[in-house]
Amino acid sequence: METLRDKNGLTEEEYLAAYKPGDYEKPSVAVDMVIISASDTKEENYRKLPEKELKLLLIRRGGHPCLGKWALPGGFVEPDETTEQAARRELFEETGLSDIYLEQLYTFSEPDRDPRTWVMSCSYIALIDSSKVNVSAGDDAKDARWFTIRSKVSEVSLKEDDNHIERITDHQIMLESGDIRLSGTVRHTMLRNDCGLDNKYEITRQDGIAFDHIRIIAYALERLKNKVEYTDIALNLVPEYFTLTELQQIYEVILGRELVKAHFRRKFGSMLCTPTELETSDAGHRPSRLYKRKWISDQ
Amino acid sequence: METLRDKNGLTEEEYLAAYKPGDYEKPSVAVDMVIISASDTKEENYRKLPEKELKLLLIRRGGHPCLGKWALPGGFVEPDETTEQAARRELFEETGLSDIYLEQLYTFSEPDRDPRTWVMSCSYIALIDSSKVNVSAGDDAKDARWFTIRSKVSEVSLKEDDNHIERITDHQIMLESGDIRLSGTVRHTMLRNDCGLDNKYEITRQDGIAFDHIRIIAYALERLKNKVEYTDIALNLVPEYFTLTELQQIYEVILGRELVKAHFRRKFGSMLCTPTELETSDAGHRPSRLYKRKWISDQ
DNA sequence: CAAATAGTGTCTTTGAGACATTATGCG
DNA sequence: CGCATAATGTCTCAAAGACACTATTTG
Repeated sequence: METLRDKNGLTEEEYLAAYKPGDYEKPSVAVDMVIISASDTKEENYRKLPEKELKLLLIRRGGHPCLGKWALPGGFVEPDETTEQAARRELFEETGLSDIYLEQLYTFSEPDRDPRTWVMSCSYIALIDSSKVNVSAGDDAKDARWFTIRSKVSEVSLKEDDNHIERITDHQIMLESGDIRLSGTVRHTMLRNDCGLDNKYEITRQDGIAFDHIRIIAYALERLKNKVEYTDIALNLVPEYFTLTELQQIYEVILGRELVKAHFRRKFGSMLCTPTELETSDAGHRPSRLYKRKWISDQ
Repeated sequence: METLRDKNGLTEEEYLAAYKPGDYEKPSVAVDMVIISASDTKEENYRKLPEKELKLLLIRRGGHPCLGKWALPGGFVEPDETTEQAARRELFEETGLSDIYLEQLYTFSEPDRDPRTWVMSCSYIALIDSSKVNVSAGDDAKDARWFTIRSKVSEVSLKEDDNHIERITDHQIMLESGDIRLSGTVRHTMLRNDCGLDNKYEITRQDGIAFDHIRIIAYALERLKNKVEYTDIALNLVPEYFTLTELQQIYEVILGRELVKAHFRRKFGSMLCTPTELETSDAGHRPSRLYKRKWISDQ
């Protein structure tokens, strides 16, 4: 086999040895992480069960830009690592956690998304179960805190005929931690016709959140909502032992609607969970069986 | 409202005016596109229907590195555009097509994926229907050609117990255009346990394909296979008028298995298609009704 | 008529959803 | 006992899958 030579008569080895990177402009690439957990609400009535709510970890910015606003944990990717390795590194630095569920979400690249310079964000979604929340940061020391997520998706308009759809939805997100309240609205415009598909996510309002992070959060919640229906992703949000009611509550808070109990137990109880010999106690009502996660192999 | 000042006493405006980007290393960011289409096989028996096959557009590299190998169409992102705009721009330059289905696939960032320097690839999947294939490039002039995709997914091993799964699958891909044959194998290792999920895509063999593009192709085919089950994505691969049998064949070639005719027609015929008054003719058998696409609004 | 595909009818099985009923611990 | 939740039984309806049957064109 002869070595190929290019139009300058160079072999690949020679070409690479002589290679000088051009001086065209390059972006910085950061990873930003939407770290989500599920925990119990406080319930005053000792007999009533607590509900589940989703939590999001944010960090208060100590410098410009967006000084004082709250941002997704993240950092810049270094030359010897993949974006996923960068995400795991940052995650460990921020929370001390290493083995957790991590999934690439989307690469955001609007040229003006960072006021300083050209910065792309390769975003990740991370799920951790409530037993790990205490272990992780969330203290004031680093100005990192867990915010309760409340979100509402409302349809603004829907025009459709046989070969054309335009749907506009508003994703309203409210974040709360103690007396801190952040919020934002992301307008999703979907345009679908014979010439393709166009999805646009615009920030129409935001209060207290840094950069375009409210859009990344909205995108992550959307992804979670979709995947919870056809994967075992929700299992990442429950601790080692859990009741089927807890798992159902997590499904309900992610989906934003109630599910039928009998059906949920028949379906997910056998598909995703293994019963143990353990039960809850001191609950003020009939004890409930504890289950363990059973991962499924498809998808 | 008072303006915030950072620890150096600067307002955000002052900070940004004085901002100098650091001189740390930055990656180049390219977009690479997996452009897929579906077309008919040649059928010698005039009475028999042709089958459908998937096609992929590749470009022969005219310079180092990977001189002479075949690569996904793509290019570098410029400072004033998003990755999606870059993808649409490249797509138009390569194929002359502008309004087509485009979806961000994944950002690949292995530091050594390009032998020259640090290059991340934000990859996109593009779907075009067969009526647009002729319009687009594919001529020898630019050394761009459509390759027939043949792929096989085989399970290498599967170990599972209640809280641990390790599944290894090989994705074997063969690409063919005239007398050019390219191929490659991507090994997918999925590791799932209580400590998270780890997916690895390793190239174990490749012949004639540039960079790590065979991995991007494998990833795109996987995505297409998943999405065809729960979205209307397959409609992007049929022309304006089509028969239900054609649509079914596209589903079958993407999924790699046969579907039940009666059920397919009942389900997708009403959900995704609108019947027209037109029929095929000169087919050597009973004519078949032609349908038009009917886009659905969810997901 | 034969070949080949188009298109539908029907039966069975499975699963979703609705609703009711029984079970159990705690104060 | 009453409250509150746990857990299951049953009925209905809809969808998935299997299979057979009828319809229609061309040579």
